[in-house]
Amino acid sequence: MDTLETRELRYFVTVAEELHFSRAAERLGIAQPPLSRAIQQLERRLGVTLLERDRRGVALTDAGRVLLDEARVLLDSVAAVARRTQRAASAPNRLTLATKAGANHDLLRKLLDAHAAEPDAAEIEVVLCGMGDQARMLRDGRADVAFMQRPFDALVGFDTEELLTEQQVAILPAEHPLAARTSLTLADIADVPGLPVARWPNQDGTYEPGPGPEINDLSQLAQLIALGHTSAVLCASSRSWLWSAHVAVPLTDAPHVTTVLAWPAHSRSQAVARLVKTAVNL
Amino acid sequence: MDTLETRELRYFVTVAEELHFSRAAERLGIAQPPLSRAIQQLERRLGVTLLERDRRGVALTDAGRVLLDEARVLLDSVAAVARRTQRAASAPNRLTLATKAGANHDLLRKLLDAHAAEPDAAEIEVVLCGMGDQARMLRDGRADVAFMQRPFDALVGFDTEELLTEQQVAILPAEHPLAARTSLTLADIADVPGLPVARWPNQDGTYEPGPGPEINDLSQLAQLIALGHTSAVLCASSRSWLWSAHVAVPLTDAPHVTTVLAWPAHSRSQAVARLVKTAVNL
DNA sequence: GCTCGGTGATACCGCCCAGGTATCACCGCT
DNA sequence: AGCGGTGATACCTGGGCGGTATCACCGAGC
Repeated sequence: MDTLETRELRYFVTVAEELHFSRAAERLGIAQPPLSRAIQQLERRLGVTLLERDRRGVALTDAGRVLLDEARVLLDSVAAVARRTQRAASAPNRLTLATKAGANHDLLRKLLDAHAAEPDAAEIEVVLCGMGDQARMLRDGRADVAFMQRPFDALVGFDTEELLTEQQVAILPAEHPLAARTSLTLADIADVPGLPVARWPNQDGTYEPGPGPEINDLSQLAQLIALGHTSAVLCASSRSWLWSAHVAVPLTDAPHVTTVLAWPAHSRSQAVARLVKTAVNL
Repeated sequence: MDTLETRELRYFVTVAEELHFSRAAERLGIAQPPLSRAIQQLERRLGVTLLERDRRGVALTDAGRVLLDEARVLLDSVAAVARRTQRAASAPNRLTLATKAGANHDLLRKLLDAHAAEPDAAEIEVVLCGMGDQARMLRDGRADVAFMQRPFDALVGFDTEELLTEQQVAILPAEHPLAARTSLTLADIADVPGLPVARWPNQDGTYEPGPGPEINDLSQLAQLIALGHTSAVLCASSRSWLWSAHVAVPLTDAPHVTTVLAWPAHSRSQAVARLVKTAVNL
């Protein structure tokens, strides 16, 4: 058995996602017959049935589900390899750091200052991204390192270095009665009439059902809190961007949040290693 | 830029390893001109110079070094994906667990017993491997889970669950004077005349220079210790395979060793998840 | 029941590109 | 100058990828 080609994997992933050869072929920009043949060849090569075709549709076998999961991250990795190689050539001494917009501003500032002070430090480009996008950016090579937060972000597959552990705080409208308290518990802010907790999207962009407003980024959140429409639970360093209409109250029973510096496993980049070293010594 | 094909990456890795087109072509079983062309095409596609060809040889550029590192693990991943898919099809409910021969025998026994007691538990095949082979076996898909040890094994790129933290002990010949002590320090056993500490191979199979014998596995080590020729530092659970000619003495200042259950990051295997759950509840 | 629409599989064809052979250009050594 | 050895180039061939046309099959309809 010689090795799989990425073209075959791309074809398979598309078919497995659509569960429909013709639609998959259209998405891939090829005709349906070559696609059927490519999948057959892939199955023959692996010696494994990946798709169960019966009347009325296509279904994944167990092995097919395994391959779908694995092939997706593999294709991400292929794209990542290409991008990292290109970046290594075009900007030999530059790193891209991804972080959630608004999070850990002070820490980031300290890290950048400390790193800039190092001799022949890499130039660092900061990319602000939405919730949970850092993992994707690391995986597909658009970023070299990222700020991520335990236990919120999935750190699996990355190498990490802990930077800072902090309490969480409730961000409340300044005029709300609860804002006068010096500390709160999660129970205190759950189900407060007229102040539902805001809901963040899941990985796939959907929202859990609930009373609170659906939000995408911190600016939306900030405004909704300032308007007195919602509250939120965030890590203590969020204080650095609070409005005067906001109040942050410590939560005694919320899990602590650890901010980590994360980078792709197996990275051998000198520049990443130097940045991590700087971060450790902060 | 469309995506890289694994064929191109295999070609590039071979050339980068040989730094010689003709030899690389021979290893790949193709002729030299198509190989030159393939590499040129890869460079054109990436828009990056990967190899510096001048008279008397080929050298990697910085970008080429990046691609070599990345492509190697990527090709491993491709092979892993194929193998895991095949295993998912041929043995739907079987897991392969890799562990260092001789290490953590009792813990393994407990895990296997507990797991066998679960309803519809996966069948578990235990593969014993040499030092540090577990990482490779997880990466290339020959194993689904592995016992690994911090801080010795590189856990980067894997998801892990801590199982057991234990002290390290010095394993000494029973007749040696130091064997009578109730505890030792690392300094005590370093540079003992006539009893040099055994040397394990590095990842690449080479050995650090030093006075002690070069060893590959625990049976070699056991015999050499029993003969009074060497000593070793191992985790406390190694006591389960000691000979009567061995004595284990606790080391007060050696770092503790944590045995973890490790599996490939992003694994979504139900069977792995169930085994991990069992392990956590041990 | 018949057609009709829609599925994936098959048959067949054309063309591109991977791979092979022969050769070149260039160099360091005798 | 000649030789051996490098990678690059030129050119040809063939297999495989992708295209069109069509089939086999099935469910849903007046």
